[in-house]
Amino acid sequence: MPPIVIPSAEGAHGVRASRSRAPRPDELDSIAWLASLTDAERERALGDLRVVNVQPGELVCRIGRPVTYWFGVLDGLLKMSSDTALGVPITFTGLPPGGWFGEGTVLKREPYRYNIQALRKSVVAGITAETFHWLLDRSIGFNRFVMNQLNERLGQFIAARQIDRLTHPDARVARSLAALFHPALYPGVGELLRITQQELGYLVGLSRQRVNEALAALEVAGLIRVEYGGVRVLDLAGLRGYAAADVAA
DNA sequence: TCATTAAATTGTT
DNA sequence: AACAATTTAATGA
Repeated sequence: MPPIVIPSAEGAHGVRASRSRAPRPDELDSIAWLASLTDAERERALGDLRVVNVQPGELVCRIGRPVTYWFGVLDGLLKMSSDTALGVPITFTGLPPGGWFGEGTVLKREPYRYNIQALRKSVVAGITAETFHWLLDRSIGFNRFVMNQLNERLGQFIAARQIDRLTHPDARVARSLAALFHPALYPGVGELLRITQQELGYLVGLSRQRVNEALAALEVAGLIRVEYGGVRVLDLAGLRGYAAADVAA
C-alpha cells in the first residue's frame, strides 16, 4: 500500500510536503463554503488551503492517525470505510467531488475513525485543524456550512445502514447511487456522476458484472442513463425508493 | 485540426 | 475470469 498522503501547510521540506501545492483558481471555484466567508476570513483560509493529487489506492487518512486536516474532494472519487482488519461491519461511503469530510473528528480533535482511500486519480484539498477552528470561532457562514454538513451526513449513515441490509443487488446499487448524488453534500456531482462500473462495484461490494447488470435494470426502469465512464440520474427520488417500489410491484 | 494509436471502459460469455 | 467491442485520451503530422 502506498504511503499516507498528508498535505503540508508549510511545503518547506520533506517528501510529503513536496506533494502538496497551492490550489488553482478553477479549483477554488468548486469549493462551496469559500463563498460564505468574509474577505478577511477567505484570505486566511486561502493562505492555509493546500491541494494534493492522489493516485488510485492511496490513503488520504487512516484510522488512528492524529487529525491534521479537514479534507475536501475537488475531483475524482474517494471511499470512506471503517477498518477492514478487525472484521468489524464494513460500511462504505463514496466521496464524490464537492464532498468535505473529517469535520467530526477535527471538531473533537480525535484520531480519524475511518480510512479514506482514493478509488481513482483524485484531487484533494485540505485546511489545517487550526484554521478550521479559527473559522468555526468567527464565521457564521462557515458554521452554517459545517452544521449542514453534519446534519446531512447523519442522514447518509442512516441510509448506509439500510443499504447494507438490502439483499437485492439492484436495490443496493440504486440506493448507493442516490447517496452519491446527494446535492447538498456533493454539489460538485451535478447531473452526471463520473464513476466507472468497476468503482461502483468496489463501493457497493458487488462484482463489476453484477453492477453492470443492475445498471441495465435501472436504465430500463427509466431511473438512470448509463454512459461511458459515468451515470446520469434521471429520477433521484425513484432511486432512493427503488427497493420499496420493487417489493410493492 | 485531423488521423492514428494506445489505454480505459463496457457488454457479454 | 476472460474476451471482444466501444469510447476516450494521447500522440504526432
